[in-house]
Amino acid sequence: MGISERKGREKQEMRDLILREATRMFIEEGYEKTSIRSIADRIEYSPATIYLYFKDKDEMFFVIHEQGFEKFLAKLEKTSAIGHPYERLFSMGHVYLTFAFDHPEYYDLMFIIRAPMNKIAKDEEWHCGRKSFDFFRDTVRECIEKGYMKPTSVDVVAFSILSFMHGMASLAIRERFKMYTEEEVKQLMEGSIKMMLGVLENK
Amino acid sequence: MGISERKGREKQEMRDLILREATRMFIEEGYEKTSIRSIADRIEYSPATIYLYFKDKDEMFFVIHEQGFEKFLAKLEKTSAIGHPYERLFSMGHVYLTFAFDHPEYYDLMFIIRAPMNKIAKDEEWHCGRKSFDFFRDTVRECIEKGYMKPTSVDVVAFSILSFMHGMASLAIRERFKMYTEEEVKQLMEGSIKMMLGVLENK
DNA sequence: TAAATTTGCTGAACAGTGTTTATAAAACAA
DNA sequence: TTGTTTTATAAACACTGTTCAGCAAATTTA
Repeated sequence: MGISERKGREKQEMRDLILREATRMFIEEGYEKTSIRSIADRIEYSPATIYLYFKDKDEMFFVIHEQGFEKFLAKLEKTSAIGHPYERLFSMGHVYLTFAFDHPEYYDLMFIIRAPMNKIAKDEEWHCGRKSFDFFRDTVRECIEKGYMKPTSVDVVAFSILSFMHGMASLAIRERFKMYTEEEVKQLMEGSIKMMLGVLENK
Repeated sequence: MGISERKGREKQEMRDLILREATRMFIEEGYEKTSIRSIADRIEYSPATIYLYFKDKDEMFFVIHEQGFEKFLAKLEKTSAIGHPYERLFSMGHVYLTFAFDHPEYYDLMFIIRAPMNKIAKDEEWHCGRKSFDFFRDTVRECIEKGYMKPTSVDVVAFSILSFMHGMASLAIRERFKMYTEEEVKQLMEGSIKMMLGVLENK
């Protein structure tokens, strides 16, 4: 009988509807500011209905968190067209910061917000996050192996660059660069990336 | 008449009492998790009373924010005993990370939490924050001037190091290093600092 | 087809949040 | 003592995430 199949399909469609509207609101207004009630209003259902499709707000967080890394990975993988690993690394830095400033609320969700990260640790959710990091790490390895960087620990370099990039992005997003003007921050970021990749390069 | 003076004193004492208890709770439980009602409970006054001494929760945020930088600046300034600027810089990095991991909730308040930063931009509050940054920036300048670093823009180097340090601290505090174990993160942080200050050094 | 059961949904409630306001009481001034 | 100012609070407002009893429609069973 096809009824249970149609029911399953309808269930999936409803979940998608909730998720689509929730994601839109999360991106526009941020995770904290988006309430279950406001999502319910938008899809014209009662708040309680949402709890028939998601255990709680955390579950929605994890789905959107992963979707963010999906989008990010897609952008990041475009740099694989660049043959020269050091140029690719530079391009990846550009992709990273562009993503952060084009979708600050997504970035917030993915890298800043406090959330129970146990699931992610267990590898249950975060496939694209891990893939993104591995892709980045592989480029770092290639840079070292081909002699574009001094022979250093791959993980130390990857860890350092990620920290550096996230530091700039998150301090900017959370407005902790108030000792500089916006224009200065922009130029300092460009200068910093050039300097960092400059000193790491094996010339 | 000394009555108005005593009243002023009592007002200040009450403000201090609220602030003392609030700070303790903020440090222990975090800013978001500490409610006005729970502070009121602890000092055995009604929640409304707190609003006679503070405009809103934001005002308490700013005071505690500045107090955090006061504590931080005090620790940072101890490194002024170190004559060699590059060694001092290294020591400042150590002070920074120690502060972040010893007082993660304070660090959260000072560097991560989303808050209206307009006051800080206007220099009304954030004296110790600015002083901390200037102190750090001066050491970077000294390193460059005395030839311990390659002749680079002081601000680019200061901006880069701050971003790098904050990146490590905040990713660790918000548990975004789940691709590594805790022990690995510890060693990677040490290795990263050594590598970073190594490549920046003018040898 | 009629009755029984399952499914999908919601209004109302619970326990919590920051904040405001009317009111009462205490302290001070005349 | 009366009038004024200061101080404190209970109660309410408008929110938040979440749960649950109950209703109505869809589906299955008799």
